[in-house]
Amino acid sequence: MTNIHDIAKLSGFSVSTVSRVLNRKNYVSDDAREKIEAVIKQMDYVPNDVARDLSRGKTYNIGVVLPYTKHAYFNQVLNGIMAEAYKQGYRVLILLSNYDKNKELEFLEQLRRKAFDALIFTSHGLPLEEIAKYLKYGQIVCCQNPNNVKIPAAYTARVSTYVKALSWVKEQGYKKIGIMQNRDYHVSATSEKTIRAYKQVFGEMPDSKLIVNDVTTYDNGYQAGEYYNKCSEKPDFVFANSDDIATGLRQYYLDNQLQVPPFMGQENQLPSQILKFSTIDHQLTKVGSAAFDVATSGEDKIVCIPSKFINRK
Amino acid sequence: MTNIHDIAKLSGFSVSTVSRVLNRKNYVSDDAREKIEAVIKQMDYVPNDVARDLSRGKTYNIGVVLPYTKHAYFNQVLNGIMAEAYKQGYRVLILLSNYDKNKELEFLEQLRRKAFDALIFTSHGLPLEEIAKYLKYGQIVCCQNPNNVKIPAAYTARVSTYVKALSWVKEQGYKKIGIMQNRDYHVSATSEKTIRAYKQVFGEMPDSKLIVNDVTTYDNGYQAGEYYNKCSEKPDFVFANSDDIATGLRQYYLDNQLQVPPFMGQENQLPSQILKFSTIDHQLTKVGSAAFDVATSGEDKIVCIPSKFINRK
DNA sequence: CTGAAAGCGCTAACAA
DNA sequence: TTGTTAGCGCTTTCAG
Repeated sequence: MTNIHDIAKLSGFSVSTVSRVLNRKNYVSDDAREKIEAVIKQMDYVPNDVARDLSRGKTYNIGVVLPYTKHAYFNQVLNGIMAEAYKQGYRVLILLSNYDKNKELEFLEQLRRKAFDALIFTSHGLPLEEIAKYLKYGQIVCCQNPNNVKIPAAYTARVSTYVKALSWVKEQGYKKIGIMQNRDYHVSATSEKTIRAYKQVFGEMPDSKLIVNDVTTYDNGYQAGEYYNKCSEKPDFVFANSDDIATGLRQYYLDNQLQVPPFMGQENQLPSQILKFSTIDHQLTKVGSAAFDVATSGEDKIVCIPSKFINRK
Repeated sequence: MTNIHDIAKLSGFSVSTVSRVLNRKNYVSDDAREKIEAVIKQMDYVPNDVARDLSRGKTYNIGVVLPYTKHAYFNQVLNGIMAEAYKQGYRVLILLSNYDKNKELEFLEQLRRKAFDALIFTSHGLPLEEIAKYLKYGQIVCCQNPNNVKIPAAYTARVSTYVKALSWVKEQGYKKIGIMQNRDYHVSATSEKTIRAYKQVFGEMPDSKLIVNDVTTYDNGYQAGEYYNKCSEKPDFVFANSDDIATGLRQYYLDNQLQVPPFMGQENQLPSQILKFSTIDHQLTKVGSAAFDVATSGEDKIVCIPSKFINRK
């Protein structure tokens, strides 16, 4: 393997001059540049990224923690992150957590060991306080409102939009609202916000029989439909946690020749556009790119992206 | 930032002894180990991964090239890769290509610069021959049958299963087979195999009006339904390229109170299980983990994973 | 069982 | 404009 020293020797210049032409930095005479470039080409030489990283103390790698790859939420945030990363010349490492706290800790340790320059938690099982402890080792960004925990964040303003959406639901006269969530509201900040908005609008907690947890995919939505149909308490409206999921729900009723209850989705994906049902656009791609920006800025910023209730009825 | 030298100095041992306790390698006296571990703990020290990588000439990073993140195919292969990577202590870098040849070349260059130990192409725009040229710089694995190109691969045996599936379709008496594909068969090896199997079974090329390209999502499937419905030539059976996509297709007909044509899917996802339609299980998760194994083995292996036609009618 | 020293390959401050 | 040299932080051979 040929290295920068070989190029220096063969071209008759020093390593620093070679480094300069490699990085197009500082002055190098045309003569030197030409000769060095000739040798580089002849030897088919490229610099070693790892050595460069070590020397600069920077890897241009960003770690992204995802619980899983299938839910629309993560897909969209990830796409936002990746688009921005590509623009800025960074690489993205996917770190699958499954909400496993030990894995999350492992990723934090890797940040500490400088395996990447920053870490973005699209969601997390570990308490934010625990995560924040690692801030002294490197930049960390979370994708939710950190409230009183001091940690950089990029997130979407959920509650106010949930309130708007649920107020509309209430105005329509619906009373028994089925709620589908990713995780139980005791552990999920997003679910907690949903419940909070519900309480604010309806003045009471939702009926626990009408809350379905662990719903993340189209198929889960379908299964939720089955659950509701067999449930003693039937919803007169369903507040789904994504358009895909809402579509799965709807499908269950259709497949069984049942009346589909009115419902709304989230994420403003194609299904709600095609089928024309109401939804919430959380602007997750923007959240992703904002999270990335915060990550590379290294600053202790908090960015809130407004979301929109899209009323299609 | 404290480093291995600091630990050596503070503990009174040499860096090599410290390195030994860090790596639990070779003999270290209990006394030395205890003292060194005490200092490590006290100083809150962890080794630097980049330095370690440089020294060892290995990063434990694997690059995975994906055209995009939404199609089921990539999701499944990726999950297989990640599961195996996690087991073996590797990290996964996502490299989005969009089938852009320049980006793919860029990724190959990064391999050459040792940014990762190996590169897996789940699919590619560049000709395989071009990709194979980079094998001298590092391990590369592709996820299709490389035929006469000499390059490591892990892929699913498609043609024989396509033939089985299409033969069954033919036996049922269907004649106008709608075919949905990811990309045109002139550029996609997978689509080409579909067409080849079709020719083998039906003895002629499929009607080009019945082939829809650029179908990768549920929504595209829905749109394809619209296309077929407005097409002068209507399919009496549709061979979809995933279960999700088939479901989108079906949905179009249902939403418009039209008779859903018989169809089959691919990937054996939940929709085909729930709705009980035929499908093909390409065992993509296995392809992913096999691809990963080939990547880390460094050998010029070719692994073919058998796929299965699942007849549910 | 331990240590010295030579890498790994590149960057950048400083001197010339 | 170019070169010298001291890092970046760790691994590993070879001697002892």
